Amino acid sequence: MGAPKQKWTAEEEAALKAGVLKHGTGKWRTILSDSEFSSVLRSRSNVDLKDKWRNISVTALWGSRKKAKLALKRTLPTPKQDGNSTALSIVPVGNDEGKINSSPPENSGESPRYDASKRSITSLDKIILEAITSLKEPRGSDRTSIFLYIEDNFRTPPNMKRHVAVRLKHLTSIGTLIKTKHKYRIASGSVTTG
Amino acid sequence: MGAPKQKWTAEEEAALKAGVLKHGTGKWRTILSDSEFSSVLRSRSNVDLKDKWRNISVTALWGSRKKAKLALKRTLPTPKQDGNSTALSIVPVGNDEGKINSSPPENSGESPRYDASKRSITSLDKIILEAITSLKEPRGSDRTSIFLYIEDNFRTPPNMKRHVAVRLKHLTSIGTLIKTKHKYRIASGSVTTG
DNA sequence: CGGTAGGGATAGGGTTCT
DNA sequence: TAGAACCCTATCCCTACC
Repeated sequence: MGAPKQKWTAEEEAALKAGVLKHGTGKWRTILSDSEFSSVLRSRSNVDLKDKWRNISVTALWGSRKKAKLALKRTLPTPKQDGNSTALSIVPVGNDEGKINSSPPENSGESPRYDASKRSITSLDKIILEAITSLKEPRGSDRTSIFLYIEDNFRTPPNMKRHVAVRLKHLTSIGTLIKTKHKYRIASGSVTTG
Repeated sequence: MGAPKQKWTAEEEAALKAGVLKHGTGKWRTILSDSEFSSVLRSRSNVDLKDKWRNISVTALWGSRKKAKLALKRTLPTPKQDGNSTALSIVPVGNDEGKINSSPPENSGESPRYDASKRSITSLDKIILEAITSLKEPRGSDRTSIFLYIEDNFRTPPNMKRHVAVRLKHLTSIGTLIKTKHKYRIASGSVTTG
């Protein structure tokens, strides 16, 4: 499947760092809602931000065997006004070096430059789109709803094989499918999902 | 001096396969905790299981995702359930019970519920059509191909949740979906390639 | 109920050994 | 050169706790 594991781009990381500088650590939802970062971080959740920050902090404190546990606690609670300099001592704003972080020079704006990650839409993707469509929620559906829908409607039962056979026979009988020499094809005029 | 590379025994490998069959891939810790396998696999970690499974899959690769489509067009070996060949069908096809979909979702979600009164069958038809469409075989696809396609794309329930999450993020990242406050909606003009 | 901190599991790239 | 076993850690998930 496409991309299990959404690797953080340099741009997203920069946005996160800027967000922490502006709002402080632990204000993940706030950062996410800030229009200054929301577009770049639109595919990330508040928890993602927290996790990424933890990870950044760990690698930033490289040299001492401190662990992630300290990293988060070390950071500033929520700078109301003070410490712009304080932040520096703790926040991994420090620029990376010796890291394989090569931001494409041609991009400085925030245009969706999703490299070759496009690919064709997988089957599961279509199901997802169908789920969202079927749920018909005006503001869209959340992950739980989508999952529940799929779980209830598309879950593969243990004896799926048998059921597939039964359904194939049925679909053939009602003319949706045409069977020829053990091969099934969709009768013209039939509609698939989506 | 360390561990001289502990080679996997046939027994361990069998236990791993059985474990995957029972719990699905990606449930390494669960497999390890299962008393049915814990004794045999007692010297292995969850990461070991994952690594071993990867190694197995790499060479066995007949029922695996990536190549599924290619493989399918090449007359696939009717999935036999021996246990001697190298991990092919990962899907819990094993049991034959006359029951369908007794899913005990670990959720009692909230969020605008849709009416979950129509159970699988109707939706299974959609999947079937989906499979046939996706397989794009000029003369149609046979039952085995269809079934394997479905298995391959919707594998085991335990992983479904994760897969959905991953795909949601991906779809969001490429602009097909738009995420707002944990809600996903379809961007106008989304594609639906086959 | 929504958000955060933390613990811990998984995925995938790398490395070492054979 | 390849494959198997193992290591590293970014990312993701679950749960307790406000």
